[in-house]
Amino acid sequence: MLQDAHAPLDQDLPAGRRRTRTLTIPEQIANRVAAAIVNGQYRDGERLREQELAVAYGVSRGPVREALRALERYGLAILLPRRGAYVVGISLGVIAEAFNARAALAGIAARQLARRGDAAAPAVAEMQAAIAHAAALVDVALDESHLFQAAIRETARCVYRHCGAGHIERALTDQVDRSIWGLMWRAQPLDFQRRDRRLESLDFWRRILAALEARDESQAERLIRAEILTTRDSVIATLATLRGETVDPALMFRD
Amino acid sequence: MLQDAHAPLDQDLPAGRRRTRTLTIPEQIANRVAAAIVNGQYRDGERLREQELAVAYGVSRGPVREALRALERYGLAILLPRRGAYVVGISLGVIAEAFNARAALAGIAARQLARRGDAAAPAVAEMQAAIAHAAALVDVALDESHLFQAAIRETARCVYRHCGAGHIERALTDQVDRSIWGLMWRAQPLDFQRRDRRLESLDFWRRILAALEARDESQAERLIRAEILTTRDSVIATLATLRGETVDPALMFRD
DNA sequence: TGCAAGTCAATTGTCGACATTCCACAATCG
DNA sequence: CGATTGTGGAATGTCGACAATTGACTTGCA
Repeated sequence: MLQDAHAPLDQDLPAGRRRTRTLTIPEQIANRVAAAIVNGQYRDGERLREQELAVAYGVSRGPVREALRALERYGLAILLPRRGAYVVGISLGVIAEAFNARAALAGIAARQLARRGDAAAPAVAEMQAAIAHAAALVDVALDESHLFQAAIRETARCVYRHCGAGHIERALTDQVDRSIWGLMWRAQPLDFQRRDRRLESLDFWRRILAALEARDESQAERLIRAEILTTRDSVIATLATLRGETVDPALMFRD
Repeated sequence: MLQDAHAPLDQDLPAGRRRTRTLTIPEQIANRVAAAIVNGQYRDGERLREQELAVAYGVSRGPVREALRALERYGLAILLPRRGAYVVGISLGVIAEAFNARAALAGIAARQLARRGDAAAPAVAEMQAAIAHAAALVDVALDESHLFQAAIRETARCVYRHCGAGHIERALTDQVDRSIWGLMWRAQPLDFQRRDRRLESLDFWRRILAALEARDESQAERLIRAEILTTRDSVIATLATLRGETVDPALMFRD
């Protein structure tokens, strides 16, 4: 990855245009490099040089070091003392499996939530707010589509939070940054740069919400699975093109 | 933890007395602070100030930052951006459970290894070497007992490596530094500072080796469980005194 | 007297320079 | 001719200083 053109980091923008400053500089760098790895812009085993990244992102080597440590946590790089950082390539199959696993767990969570009856009320209220937030972000600029993603992610978390099964909630949300879910969420931003995909996802979630309000367990499970598997297909298709790689068709089931 | 006296780090010693330089400075600092947390020298929620640790260990804040990130990986601290690092207290119960879980898994591994017959030959050979190494280290200085521990740890790993069950081996050795096993190994050095405990452990492993050579499955399982549970009792007893804390007796079973 | 805004000290974040270590290449020796 | 050791360059490790932010304290006002 010798791409020399990078968008400026938040703090380099004029104060007026500055985005929500919740991410530290190392986190922003880690996210960008992680996205580049998932997108296949780095090859497996490729070396990540501190100075190179530092000049590319316009910071000193300190924040870059922290970012590399974060990438190691995510499982996207390995750091050898005195020998540098190296990219750990993630196959499309692993990413597809992450989506598949989440589809299964989220389906169970949605079913349980629909079954909970009155206890689902707070979940519905929170989801309405989160969906409204996402709807307001459908037409954001191309480089701010991650804000829409965050809103969708929050919508999904409402389901997990209130499904009544602590172990499922934990499996789906705990340490999201250091698990396979991180892979999934990191693969998605590219997908949400397409407006049609943002609309499609939003529509799915509105129908999921309706199914939960109607306490239709089967429909809630079916829809949330469909949303995740649709996203999987779109993400994998995009990545397959980018990376010139194919994925085992058996992983791309839709039932 | 306001302890002002610290033993010098490796690189501060004259070249002749320098220990095996396999650990980086941040790792050494992380290990010391981790031990201090497990030993109860830090209270839960206590703040870890970078500058304070830096002067205590005679380095600059850079390596300390890396050490704090490592402690976060181990689950012994949390780092809040711009707000510092805080100790995550680990109860004696959690530590005891780590020993209990390992006793169960290691017991299965030993049984399977004994059952493997000829395939166990390389394991026996490696264990003999590791035990000989440990035996040579029984009389090391107080502050080098971690070398003995490393030898014992390697002896145990021989069993896991050759037990023939990949999932057990992975559970017992994978990412040891970032899992509950890390807690266990970190709690132990204090225990191996006692010569009688070093001798006791060595004796256990010699008998375990003999049982494996004799292909006595039950004896192998019984002995490895006994070794780990004996260590558990000794470690917990030491920590309970140090920390003035008690532990649920139900966790201290011996069957 | 209670609350709010402003101020200040303390601590983390960032930077550039220097020190140390590793690796590749090359020259030498067996 | 192959293996080994010495050397040079490049990258990581470490350091001290400066900048930015936080949280607590103080001060002013209602």
